[in-house]
Formats: sequence, structure tokens, C-alpha cells
Amino acid sequence: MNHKGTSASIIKAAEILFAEQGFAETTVRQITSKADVNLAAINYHFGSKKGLIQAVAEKFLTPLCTELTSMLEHRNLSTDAGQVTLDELLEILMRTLLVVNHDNVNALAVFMRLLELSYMQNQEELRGFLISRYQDTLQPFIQLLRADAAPMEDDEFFWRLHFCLGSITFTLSNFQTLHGIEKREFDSGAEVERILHRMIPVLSAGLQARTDKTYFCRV
Amino acid sequence: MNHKGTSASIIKAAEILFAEQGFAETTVRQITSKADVNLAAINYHFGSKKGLIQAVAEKFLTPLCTELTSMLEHRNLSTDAGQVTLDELLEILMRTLLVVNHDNVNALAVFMRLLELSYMQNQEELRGFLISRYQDTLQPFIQLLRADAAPMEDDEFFWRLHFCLGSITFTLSNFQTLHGIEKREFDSGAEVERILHRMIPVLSAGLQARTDKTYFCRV
DNA sequence: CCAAGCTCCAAACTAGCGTTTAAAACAGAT
DNA sequence: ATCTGTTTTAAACGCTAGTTTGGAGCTTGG
Repeated sequence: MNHKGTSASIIKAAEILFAEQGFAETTVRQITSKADVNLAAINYHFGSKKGLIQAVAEKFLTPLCTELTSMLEHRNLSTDAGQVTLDELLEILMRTLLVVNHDNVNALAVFMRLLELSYMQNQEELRGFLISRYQDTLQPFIQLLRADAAPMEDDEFFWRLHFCLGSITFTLSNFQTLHGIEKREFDSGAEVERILHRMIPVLSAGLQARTDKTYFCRV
Repeated sequence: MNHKGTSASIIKAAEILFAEQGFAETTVRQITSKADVNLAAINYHFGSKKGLIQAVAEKFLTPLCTELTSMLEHRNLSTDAGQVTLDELLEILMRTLLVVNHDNVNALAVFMRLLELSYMQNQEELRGFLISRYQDTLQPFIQLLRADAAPMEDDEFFWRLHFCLGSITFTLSNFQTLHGIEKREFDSGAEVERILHRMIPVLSAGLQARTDKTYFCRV
């Protein structure tokens, strides 16, 4: 049983620190210190810091992936399965994120930081990995989103999708800071649910907004 | 004339690298190498890497600040100055960003990275600096936004504002990557204008969306 | 009981970071 | 031409990052 004791406490500490500070900003000495294990433990159990990041990442990727799929299937099997609305789809997405966050309050922030990182240049490797892992699960969901969004060209939908992604990743990555700005007290667990809920009508309206063909004149 | 030659080429190289990679990920050796100057030049001319970051930052902060103010004043002095619409306000914001980007195509990405950084924990200093520098200019603009947004509580507006900020910072920080995903060819200069324009109806609809009081049930 | 095999540990190692230094090169004024 | 102050240079410095190492400690099967 002490087999996984060290590994587990390393992952636990890493989750918290990664969520708070990001991957690059967190040092292995911080992690091993917080986990109260030897400095060399990370390299022994995970090979490298990169290996630890992957271990932490994969711990959340699979549940999130399967959760979204099952939520979508459950909705489709429902008897009153009319055309699914945009708000319903977004609620499913938010509920999925919330479920992942339920087991571990740092899961969301870590996942969002991973997403942000994947959109940086010089990270084609991570981007490719996430795409190969997620696109089969995400593509049907995205197509449903598109079906309920305002009719628009491919490129317009591409950018609107990333506007939404920006809202989500920015808000959840910086949730601790934002929550600290807005309120003093810390009941961050329940607050996440409220924020995710707040997003639904906003993102829904953004995706359904008219597609404006008029160009604003240059300065 | 050779006075500012070294400083200028350092700043020029730094802008590009900061925009591409971010501040922490860019090393002084990368910068001095790209600028083709001696390694010690940054410390000689700017005191430190932090000093260089501030120099690069301030080069964009002042123009952006004054530009937004003048745009707002110009709008208010207009003869047909009815109640300004939300789309108008957002267009003013986007035009402001575009003007800043006009002189230097890396200005926007650098500025957005600065914003993102300021929302990280352990960056209260930068956050405080930006607030003290911007809030006088931004507060009137934000109040105009709020007047045109759907009626809502303070906290709801706070979060919606940051949803918008997330869309903008994410899109512009990762513009190079996103643009590379969507299209092969690189005419990124003109494309920025198109993206900023695409945002207007989306953000507008998001801010004007109904405020949903119903809560989605817990899982 | 004891060899075998994990696991843990203190310490050292390599590499890269931002920075400092002191001398050389240069500029303009006297 | 020389002195003065500024700029550039090559080299080294101190520090911290992630990683490696060799041996000590422990558990387990023969």
C-alpha cells in the first residue's frame, strides 16, 4: 500500500502547485517539498518533470473525455429528445467540467492551463497530443454547437469557438485571482459552479449573435 | 544617431520574442542574439531584464491609453451624439487596439501577454501598476459598457467583463498559432483587423444576454 | 536467514539563467 | 593629440533549475 504513497502525494502536491502557478513556474523542489518527499522522487517515479506533468494531465483527460460522451449519450437517449438547444449543450459542457472538478478542486485549473499551454507556439507536440486524444470526442459536440449557433461561414465559427474557449480558459485559469479581486472570503469550491453557470447565457448569446458583414472603416 | 541604435534594436527584438514566446520564456541571450548586440547590453541600457520588459510595456501603454481617451472624446463631441450603442463602444475599443497595432504588429500580443500575466497569482505588483495606470482611463469606458449591457448585478457584470477580457486576451495572445491553424498563408497584419471585427457582435451579444436566475441542478 | 529487488535519501552534477566586471574601443571637446 | 565620459566587449560569477548517482534502508521469496 505504501507502493503508491510517494507517487500519490507527489501528484497531489503537483496538482495544487500547477493549478496555482502553472507548469513552468512550479519547480520540482517546490513539489517535493510540499509532498514531503525526497527531491529525487519525481525523477525516480515519473522519469522527469515532464513525465509528472503528463501523469497529472492524463489523470484528468480520461475522466473528462468519458464524462462528456456519457452526458451527450444520456441526453440523446432521453425520451423528450427534441432538437437539443444551445443552452442545453453548454450546460452539459459546464456540468462535465464540474464533475471533473468535483473529485479534485484543482483539476479544472490544471486542465485549463494545459489548454492555454497547448495554444502557445513551440508546443505543437502537446497540441498534437491533445487533438489526437480529444477530437473524436469533441467533434460531435462541436457540430451540435454549430447546428444551434447562428448560420455562419467555417472561419467565423472557428473564431467564435475560440472566443468561447478564451472566456473559459481565462476565467478558470485565473479563477483564484479573480475570485480574490471580487470577494474577500474564500468558498471557492461552490463559487466555481456559479461562474460556470454565469457563462452559459453569455456564450450562448455570443454563438447565436448575428454575423456582421459590414466592415468598420480603417483609421 | 547611434546613441539609441543599440537600445532600439534590443527593444525591437524583445517585442518580437516577447510576443511570440512570452516574457518568462524569452531569455536575454535570445534577445541580444537576435538584436545582434552584446549580451551585457540589456543590463547596461535597461538595468535588468525586468527593466527591459517595463520599457517595452510602457512603449505601448501610453499610446493605448491616450488613444482610447481621444476616441471616446471624439465620439462624445460628435453632433449626432445620441446614447452610444454597445457595438459602437466595442468598435471604439477594437479601433484603439488596432491603432496601437498599426505602428508595431507585435504590440497587441505583447500587451495581451502583459494583461494575462497581471492576472496570475504572485503578480500583485504588476496588477497594481496596471490598475493605477489604467483605471482612470478605463473606468468611464467600462461604465458606458455597463449602461448599454443588460441590467444586472455588480458581480454578474464583473464576471461578464472578464469573460470578454478572456476572449480578447486569449485570441490575441495566441493569434499567431490560431491563424496558423486556420490558414496556411501568412498575411497576419490584415487578419488581425478582421478578427477584432468578428469579436464585436459576439461580445456585444454576450454582454446584452439575459441574466439567467435559474440554477442548473447539481450532479 | 539472507540474498534480491524496490524504494528512499543526501549529495553532487550539468546546464542555463540573469547579472557583473574590467578592460578595450569609441566619441567629442579642449 | 589628449583627456573624459560613454559605449561595447569577452569573460566570469552566482544562482537556481532539473537531473543523476551510489549507497543505505526496507520488504520479500527462496
